[in-house]
Amino acid sequence: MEQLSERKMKILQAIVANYLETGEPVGSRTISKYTDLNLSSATIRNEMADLEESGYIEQPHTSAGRIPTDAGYRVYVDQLMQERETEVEGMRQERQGLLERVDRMEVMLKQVAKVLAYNTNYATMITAPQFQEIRVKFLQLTMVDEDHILAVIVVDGNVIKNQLITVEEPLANDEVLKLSILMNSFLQGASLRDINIEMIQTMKVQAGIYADVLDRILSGVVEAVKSADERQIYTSGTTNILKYPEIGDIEKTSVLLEALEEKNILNQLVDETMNHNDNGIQVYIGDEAPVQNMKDLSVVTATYELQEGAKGTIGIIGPKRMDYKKVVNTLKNLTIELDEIFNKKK
Amino acid sequence: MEQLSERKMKILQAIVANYLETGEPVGSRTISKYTDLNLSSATIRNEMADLEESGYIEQPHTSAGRIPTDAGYRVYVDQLMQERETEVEGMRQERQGLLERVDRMEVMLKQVAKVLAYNTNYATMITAPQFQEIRVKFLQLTMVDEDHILAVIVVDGNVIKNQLITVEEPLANDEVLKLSILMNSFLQGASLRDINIEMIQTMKVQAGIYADVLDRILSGVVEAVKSADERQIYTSGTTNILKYPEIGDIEKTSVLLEALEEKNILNQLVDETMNHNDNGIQVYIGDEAPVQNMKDLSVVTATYELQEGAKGTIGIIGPKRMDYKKVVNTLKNLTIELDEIFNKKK
DNA sequence: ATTAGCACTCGATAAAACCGAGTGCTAACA
DNA sequence: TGTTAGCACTCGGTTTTATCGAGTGCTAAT
Repeated sequence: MEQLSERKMKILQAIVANYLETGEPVGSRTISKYTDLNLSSATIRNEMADLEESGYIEQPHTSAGRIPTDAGYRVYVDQLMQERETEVEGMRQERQGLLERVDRMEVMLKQVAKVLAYNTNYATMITAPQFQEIRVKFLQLTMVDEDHILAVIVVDGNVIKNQLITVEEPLANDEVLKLSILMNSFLQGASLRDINIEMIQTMKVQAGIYADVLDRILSGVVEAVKSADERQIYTSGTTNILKYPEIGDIEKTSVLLEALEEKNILNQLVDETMNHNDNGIQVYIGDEAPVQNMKDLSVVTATYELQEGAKGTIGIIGPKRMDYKKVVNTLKNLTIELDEIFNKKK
Repeated sequence: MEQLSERKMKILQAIVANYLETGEPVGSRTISKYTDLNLSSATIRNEMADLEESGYIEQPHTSAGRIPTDAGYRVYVDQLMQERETEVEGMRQERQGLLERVDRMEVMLKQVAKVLAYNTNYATMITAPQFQEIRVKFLQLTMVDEDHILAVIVVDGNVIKNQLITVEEPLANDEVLKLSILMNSFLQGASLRDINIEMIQTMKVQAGIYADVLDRILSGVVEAVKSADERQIYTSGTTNILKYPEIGDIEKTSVLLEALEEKNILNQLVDETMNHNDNGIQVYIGDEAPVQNMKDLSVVTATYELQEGAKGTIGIIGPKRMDYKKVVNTLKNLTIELDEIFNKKK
């Protein structure tokens, strides 16, 4: 798109800002008064006609004001939006309190999503921090009753998984211990890729008559690692979408809500965000998002990071006329906070 | 309410059945043709006037047909509904397939809720089976790195919880073992109520210099038991509610959906269901449900049971004109299936 | 007791009338 | 040449009016 004159920029900004506030198409007279340009509505009209021709704004119908197009939003987000730190500060306090006493990761993430949704009035999503390749740190076996071995598997990031393995007959304590030592010696530090057929063979041979027990434990381990590797997405406030009628009729909204419940759309979104290497905040406006059904929505995502290199994603999903300033700032602060929390906990 | 003549019963049944199908108020002429009573619409009208006076049906407005009142639904559910096994059978197959390869409780419950929602087109909820009073079965401690002890706690129903406890300095292996034996000897079979101040004192004395480590582990145990005791409610298909416009405007529906996301309403519901001792299926019509905001909805709940005495609840939440027959039958079958699955697994 | 007939009610839907915000264009002005 | 006042025009939204028809209650005949 061509470069816009400063005056056109100001007008565009005024249009977007006003539309974000009111949700109504904005007319030339409004702009004439709203800005400090001291131009008459007629002049504004001329400029608006130009802006429309350039594709930054459009009219819903002939006798209405203008609303921003996706391109218009884009310019606004990239160039015109100014920070507004003050207001965000207050919220930060609030959030702090709510996050204080939480210890388990899952609970905390849900909490974050919830608070975020509550504060922004949009739908939110968050994923647990994920490692590139998860490794087994540690494995422990215990006979828990006659026919069950409990396998406790600790993987990267101190994620702990349990597996209950059924055996035909009880193993003596020292047998279990032996097995445990054996498996640990092979598996410690191993990722799924490392556990190849050769390693399995060697282990089995060494396990002797307990080869099949080992086999079963092994598949328990694999499953545990996989489940630690599986991306969990928590959403909150999805019903906030109902508050924005411009998104469409019930039909559409309903489809959307179902999609959010289903989460595979969100998975795509997270994939996309993850691929974007720069760790900042990304704004997808309407069709820019790499998923279906989103043309009336915008998504803002952010990545947060753990020291150990694991990354998580936070996303906010709202109408195209969402308060980008607020959302971007909130996410910025939140990622900083999350970094702090996780690194403190570590 | 007074006893109704057989004919009135038949008419009431026809009205409810028809209304469930169409969602429209039903008029006298419809009934006259729909039933095999061979009565003219005029006669039906007279009977309907009576039924209205008795409070079983009502008119939304003067020149409309009748719709059932809550009392009318009640009579229908209690007395007029007939079984319809055949249709349900097919679904059972379908469900079987989906449930097959699932192993972890949580995943399975979510799955059940989802399938149920998909099959019925209503909102569904399910809780994990719960014990009256959870007891510790088993406790195991391991040094996982220099400053963390991993406590694995197995409680009733083979629910396994982990707690990572931070210690200032590493304990030798045999110290950990001692501590483990000590705590197990006290805690095995103990419920939260059993762990009183006296027991804690005795343990601490025996733990000697590790008294404060023990203390920390103990609070880990308490937390684990508590979290096992905490009722988890999984919902699915809540957005199905949007499909039933009679529930109200977006405003109302939105509030409702938020409430479902929040889950405390559901908690009340489960409480109520649990208190009802008979293990069958309960139908709450409109205001009968022990919760707010439900006057336009009906809830059907069922309890399923594990051998060991733990109970869980399944619920279906839909419009008052839900297909009670289908829902009740589905739930009946489902509880039977769940009993089988759990008892097989056990 | 049942039914045919009829006047009446009232929500839902469609058609018509009206309003006003906003536009584009023209002509005058600095 | 850029800006502005003025004006006719458009068109979605709202209100008003008209129309329709399903369904009722009541009466009188069977």
